[in-house]
Amino acid sequence: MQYHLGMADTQPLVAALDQAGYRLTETRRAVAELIAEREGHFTAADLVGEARDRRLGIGRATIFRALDLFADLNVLERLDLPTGEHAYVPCEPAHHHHVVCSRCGRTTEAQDHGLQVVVDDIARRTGFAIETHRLELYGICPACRATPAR
Amino acid sequence: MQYHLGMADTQPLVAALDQAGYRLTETRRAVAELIAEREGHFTAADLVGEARDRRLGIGRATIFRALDLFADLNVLERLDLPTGEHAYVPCEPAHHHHVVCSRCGRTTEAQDHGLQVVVDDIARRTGFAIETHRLELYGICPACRATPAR
DNA sequence: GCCTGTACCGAGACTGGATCTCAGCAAAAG
DNA sequence: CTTTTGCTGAGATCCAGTCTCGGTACAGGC
Ligand SMILES: [Zn+2]
Ligand SMILES: [Zn+2]
Ligand SMILES: [Zn+2]
Ligand SMILES: [Zn+2]
Repeated sequence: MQYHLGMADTQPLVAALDQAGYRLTETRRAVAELIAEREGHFTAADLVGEARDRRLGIGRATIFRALDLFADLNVLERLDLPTGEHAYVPCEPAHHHHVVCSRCGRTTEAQDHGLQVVVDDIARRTGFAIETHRLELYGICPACRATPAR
Repeated sequence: MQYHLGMADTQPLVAALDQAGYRLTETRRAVAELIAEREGHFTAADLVGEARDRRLGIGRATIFRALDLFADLNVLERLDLPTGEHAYVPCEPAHHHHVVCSRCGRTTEAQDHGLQVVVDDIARRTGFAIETHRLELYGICPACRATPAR
């Protein structure tokens, strides 16, 4: 089967599969392509629709399976948007947080320098033994700030 | 219609309705009761089940409508648990964050003293104009830490 | 290059959360 | 009390995500 796709950078995604010992199938490469082509965050439905439009013949369940897999490998992260939507963003495997543009949906990764102090402070005040945390930031990206609002 | 419910503190919930000019119906008072009785976070399905068990005759959609309403009024917050579940927690209207016990589900509110510095730092590094943020902390609460793990 | 075991795949049924519709009802105002 | 209209219950509907299962093709061994 041939998918005739473009040349967006699927390398990190495909490499993660390979490294973890998963099979590098045509279908997974195609999903990696669809992901790599995206600007900003996207939903599972977005990919399903895109695959259908291009007549790629990729099954619904397969796309969900691939998304789960990439998320498990930490090269894709699932965001819970304030709207309730579940969106995905490709990203680095290391711990980090996302800054999401509320106008165009593009995201950037951010290190949390200094956050540990805040977390420790909250742990002390509440008595909880904090195990993990999630920080999500919403705002307007540089590109959107430059345009005079849609 | 009479609901024969207990005496948990529904005051903040009901007051918020009143203050915002919504009707104080028996049904909404009943949902407020169900919410106020809860320990820790709960799902919409929890309330629907509870209402059905008690033969309160409250419709499914009505519970969802009430939850949305309370959330809009900022006296209830919707959490996106790491498991993907959508849970709710009653809370103060002011800006704050939640510390969630990953064993029993109880939550505590936390102020984010010092977080602003981190947010400003990220804004400077990324060039985003940050508008809002969400911080969720997961760990083990004092009560659960005291018990030798179930 | 060919064989083989098994991970993977597509189609479509299925589940369960959440929303919509609409006729009837009841809260609040006068 | 009467009127207005926001609110409600029942059930249809929608849709994201999962499951099943027969068939496929990847990767490793020869
Ligand atoms: Zn933008
Ligand atoms: Zn962090
Ligand atoms: Zn606990
Ligand atoms: Zn904050």
